[in-house]
Amino acid sequence: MESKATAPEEITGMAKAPRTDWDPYAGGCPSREVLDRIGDKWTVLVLGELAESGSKRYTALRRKLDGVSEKMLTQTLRALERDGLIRRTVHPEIPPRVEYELTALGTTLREPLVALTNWSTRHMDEVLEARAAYDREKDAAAEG
Amino acid sequence: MESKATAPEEITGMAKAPRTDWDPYAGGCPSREVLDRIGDKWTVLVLGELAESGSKRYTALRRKLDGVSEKMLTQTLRALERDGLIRRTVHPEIPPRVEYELTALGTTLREPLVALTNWSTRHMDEVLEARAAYDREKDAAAEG
DNA sequence: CGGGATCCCGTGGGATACTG
DNA sequence: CAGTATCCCACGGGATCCCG
Repeated sequence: MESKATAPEEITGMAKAPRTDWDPYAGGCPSREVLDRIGDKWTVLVLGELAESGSKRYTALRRKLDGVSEKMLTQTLRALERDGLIRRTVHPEIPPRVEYELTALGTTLREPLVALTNWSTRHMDEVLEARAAYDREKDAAAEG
Repeated sequence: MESKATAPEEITGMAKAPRTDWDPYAGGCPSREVLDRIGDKWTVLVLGELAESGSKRYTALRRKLDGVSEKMLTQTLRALERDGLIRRTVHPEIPPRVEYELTALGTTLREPLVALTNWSTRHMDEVLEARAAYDREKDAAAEG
């Protein structure tokens, strides 16, 4: 599970320049990795929730994200922490308490992400309708 | 916008109202599906490319999206077409020519998506640095 | 040229059980 | 409470061949 296999250095030395021209369309480009990470099942929801609530505990997140397993929540949180998007704070108490919140970097992701979730709720009706229309046409073609 | 799809009743009754309060945090909510779709490996890149270029042929898309297989490109395009985000136009010629472009609905997705890809390229350096720092710490802890 | 149909493998991710 | 450790299956997704 622990592999630093694709160290950035080996990717054509891209990571040396201070200002770079990352191209997500190019295979192996780290900026594509970021899109992929955002793409995984829980990342957007975790970030969205932390953006809204400011700070949240592990269990509270688990309750909020309907259907997430402990494994996936932990895994997602770790990945986000590693990427510098969230901060994990352990309070040495009994019982233990762990708080998660966005970092400054993570906060910069807030706008695009909120825009995205807003889009998904705002245009859901149209998407649903488009699907129904597409399926109707397809079914009609299948019978003719 | 004023479209009330007749379909969504089967979804646990949460879709009764025309103006709905889709909640991506709730399991089984269609708006979560949309986030999931955006999350798959090629969707964002396809939409981004069509947004930039206006219209593109199958093969041109294939060349642009480094590493995509025919199967995945086709599959992604079909899904996007079904969701009403892109339009597929077949020109009855020999050899065949097929053009893809954003629909009006798809265009509304452009802003949030562009914002997202911009973020990924703009903050790549910081993410990479955060990763390196995280790994260094972890390694140090492992040796002590 | 623009796909559809198959085959097949890696891994994303859920269920369950255990620990500090 | 907040995780880690396994097991295991479904499916995402690549490779290959074929077809109008």
